Amino acid sequence: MSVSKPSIHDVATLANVSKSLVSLALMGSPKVGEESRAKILVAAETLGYRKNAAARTLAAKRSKTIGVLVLDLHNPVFAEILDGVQIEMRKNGFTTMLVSGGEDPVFEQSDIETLLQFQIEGLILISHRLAPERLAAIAAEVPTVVVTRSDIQLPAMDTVSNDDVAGTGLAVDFLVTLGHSKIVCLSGGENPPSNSRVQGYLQAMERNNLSESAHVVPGGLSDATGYAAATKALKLSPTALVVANDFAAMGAIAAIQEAGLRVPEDISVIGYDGISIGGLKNVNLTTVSQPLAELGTLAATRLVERINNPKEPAKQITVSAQLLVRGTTKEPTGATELAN
Amino acid sequence: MSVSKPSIHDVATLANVSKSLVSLALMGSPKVGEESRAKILVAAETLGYRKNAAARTLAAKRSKTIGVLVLDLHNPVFAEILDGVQIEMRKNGFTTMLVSGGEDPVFEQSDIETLLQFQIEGLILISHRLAPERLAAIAAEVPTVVVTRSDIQLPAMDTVSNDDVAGTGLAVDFLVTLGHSKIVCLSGGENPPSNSRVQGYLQAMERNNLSESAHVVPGGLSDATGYAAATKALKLSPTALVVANDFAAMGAIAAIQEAGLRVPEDISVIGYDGISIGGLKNVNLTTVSQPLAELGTLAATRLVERINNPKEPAKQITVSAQLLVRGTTKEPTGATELAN
DNA sequence: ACCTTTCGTTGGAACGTTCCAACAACTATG
DNA sequence: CATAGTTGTTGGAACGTTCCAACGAAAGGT
Repeated sequence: MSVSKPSIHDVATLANVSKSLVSLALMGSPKVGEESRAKILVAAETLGYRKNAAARTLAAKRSKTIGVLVLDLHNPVFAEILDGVQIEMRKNGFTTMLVSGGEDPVFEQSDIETLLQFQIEGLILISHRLAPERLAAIAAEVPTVVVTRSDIQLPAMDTVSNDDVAGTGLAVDFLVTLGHSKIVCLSGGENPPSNSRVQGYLQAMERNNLSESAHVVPGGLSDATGYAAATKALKLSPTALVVANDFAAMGAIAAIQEAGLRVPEDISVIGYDGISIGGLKNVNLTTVSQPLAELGTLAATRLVERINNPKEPAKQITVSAQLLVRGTTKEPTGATELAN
Repeated sequence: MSVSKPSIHDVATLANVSKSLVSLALMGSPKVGEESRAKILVAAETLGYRKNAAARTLAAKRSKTIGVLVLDLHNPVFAEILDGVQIEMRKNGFTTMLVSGGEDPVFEQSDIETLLQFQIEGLILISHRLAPERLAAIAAEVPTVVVTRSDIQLPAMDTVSNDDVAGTGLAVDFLVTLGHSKIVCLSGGENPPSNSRVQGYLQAMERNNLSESAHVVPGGLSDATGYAAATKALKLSPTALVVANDFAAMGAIAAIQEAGLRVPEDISVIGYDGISIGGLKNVNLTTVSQPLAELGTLAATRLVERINNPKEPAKQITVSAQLLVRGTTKEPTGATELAN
């Protein structure tokens, strides 16, 4: 008869009960009698009834939905973090709305605006390019967890990240153990996580009494910028490169090979992140690997806690990164002779 | 005074107009007088008013939102198609809700269920693993466009895809031109797009009078399955491999190199899709490249058309793939001597 | 001076839920 | 036998919008 979708009311009349009882039954309330529950379920099924989330959100004054912004869907790092988030959110009965601003702060801002219009109860930012004051405004409106960045800390905002300084230190220490001393760092450009990684490099070099041979070559987070930075770095004739992330490291390796040198025989290369492509047999990249899915899971559980208990103070969670030794690192040529 | 968010009503009282006029003004109606419009905008701004999408959807009986399901967020192919979709949808004033079932039909089904609860006006499936009857049920409820698969055709469902048969033919023809004849195909497993690519291989081999030397080795769409398939294929001592997709091709190259052979000097390799990692200088994969962003744009424009004009019949749109010759293909050793 | 049109504005119904106070029909308690 | 719970059910208000019919005021036509 009616052309439009069946409502809870239609189900009620078919099952000969009130709409209130239908609502109760569909929400799984234990107060509903067995008989009525069965009738209602059958009626809903035969009508092909489906809940209207908009009406639900409006009436219940909560959406059971959280928003996730990812920096860039092309970089697999974020997909892997997202996996953790999704799994945890499903478990907790939340719907996840996913958006990506593609590294553009303007799009990021408007995407978040859209999420807020949908009455999201919490927000996870898997990295971002937002200005600190914008971020503060957002965190003031909705419980927010930032993954992968720990530079901005606000009382109302949690962060979940690895220790970039320590992680890069791992890479440097390992290279030193192998016998390297001419270790050059390719930076990831002017953004907070990259700056921390450079810091970690500098501190580790100092700790190993290699401050005088420390060199940072400005680069970026993409394959192309890694390639360019490595080309410059080769003039310093390093025996090892510590690169801002895995993507850039792959670019760096291309530059080394094009210059007629071999990896790792002539130059060792270490990346950062531990993306799965790095494990491909013909890439086989040594890297500082973050527990990506775990970062996502932690962020999600943290957000759910904050949603359920808003007065709880924010936390700064740090996970530790691990050195994943694969095929792009080796003792420098002649290292055994030089070793004391 | 009130703790909760400001509503349209609060804006109305502050601006001394009716809530109806506020609604009109915020929707950009031309019927609103200049003076009132200014007052309303100011009031909304000072209150920090934000539209409630749930209420809007409920009252307007349309959500201005579409849903997108992607097969797998880890595979960059899908991110690149998604770019095209997002751009086009933003242009048309639609919000995009993104979900991914991670290649699991059960998750896919429940994710789509969630999207439908949010009253989406249309659905784009960037590949999927749904059973035909489930797909039919979905397409009957909401305008649906399937990208990347053209095997299932329904009167109410559009498809946007490349011609896998022709695309793979391009690869084979090119290899034949170079002088190859021992060309082996690594399949992508038992799914419709992969089957079409195998078809394309077989037809092209026949067309080039090479039917007797045609061999299909069963494989998959991941690096690991590509590696395994290539290992088996090497026993056939091929001079060229046509692989189901770029990921698997990267695995195949690893297998070839591990066997002590060189790419392309000993064996040429061609992938499929044209993902951006394939362009990395140290991968440099020859591939059959699909216009990925364009696939997304086409799907989006098509969906908007269908939403605005539901009685319009469904279309099957095909775009053509292009051979992208990079560094993993070369004449077989001795080809010049053998040429007629 | 009167009727008609246009312009800007308004109150109220509707959208499909959830939530609450109320209630009838039993069951247990003293 | 009356009172107090308990169990299952109900109607109606509320949520924040959009949309519609209606309206007063100003402007135009005769």
